[in-house]
Amino acid sequence: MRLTAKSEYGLLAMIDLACRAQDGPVSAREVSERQAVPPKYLEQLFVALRKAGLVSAVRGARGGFVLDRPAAEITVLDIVEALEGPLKPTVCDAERAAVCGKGGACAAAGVWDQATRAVREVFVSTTLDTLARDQEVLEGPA
Amino acid sequence: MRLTAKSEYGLLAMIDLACRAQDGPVSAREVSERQAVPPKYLEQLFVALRKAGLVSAVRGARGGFVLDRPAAEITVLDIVEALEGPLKPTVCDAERAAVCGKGGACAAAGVWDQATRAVREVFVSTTLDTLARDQEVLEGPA
DNA sequence: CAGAAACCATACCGATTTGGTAAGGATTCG
DNA sequence: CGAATCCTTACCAAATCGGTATGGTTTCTG
Repeated sequence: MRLTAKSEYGLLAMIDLACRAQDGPVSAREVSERQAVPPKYLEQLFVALRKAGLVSAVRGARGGFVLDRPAAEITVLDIVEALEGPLKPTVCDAERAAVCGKGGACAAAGVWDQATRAVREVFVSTTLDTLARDQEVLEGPA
Repeated sequence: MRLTAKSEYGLLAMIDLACRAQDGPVSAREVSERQAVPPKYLEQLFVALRKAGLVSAVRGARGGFVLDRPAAEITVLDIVEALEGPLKPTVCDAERAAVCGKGGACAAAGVWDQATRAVREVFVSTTLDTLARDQEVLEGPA
């Protein structure tokens, strides 16, 4: 369970796309400038998001990316797992359990598991449309 | 918010100490062997736990470590923060907020904050005495 | 059709963190 | 005394992170 800049940048990008869902494809360069994310790095993240089925790419001039599902059906967990892999405890994993000699009888493992579940619950219950609306409110009536 | 082997080893060590609270000081070597943690690495962790005021060290032969407070008054958060530093979001931090140009008006930041709070809640509400009892039950009546 | 705009793929790279190990010093019990 | 134990510092290999570089492929537009 680790959260890095990938998740941060990826979530910012997805919110950006959700806020402009009606404007047709949004290019990586545009997102990069608005969200202050290095452009080539962002491209890599979009590749991962596309492979996870969260966005569709439109190639060629005037191309860009579009959400592949309604924003209400995309959760933060979808985005985080697309970029960082499955959300699971980074400690007391299978390899560790093999050497600690307790055969699964480990009180510590339960704590890590609970913590992971708690994060997962937050991520699953937060959808992109909520965040997009929040962001629009935060930016104010301009 | 990152969890590494330090937290895992440290929690195992603290549970070990709690289970043997009545046996006087427990040496790092004993803990190392029981919990399958590299001995010299464990020594470093005990130093951090001591500096955080969680354990007391008894030097010299027959020395070792003892919990500095009742197990019921030591939370998992105490242990994790002693070893890994303050538990806070690793993304969208102050440095980032300075460049993203939103002046704090960022919907993404709220998600990371919620996730961190959720983990903190689990860690704060889990005390060492509970884990020690859990562990003794798991190990069975032998 | 030419070229620009955009996505796609792969490789590389410096800095930092992680998970230790090594070597020796200081303290206390027996 | 000498052994056990904690204490301190330094060092190190491997992995990860965040990002750059280079070039290719596709497609719109003039």
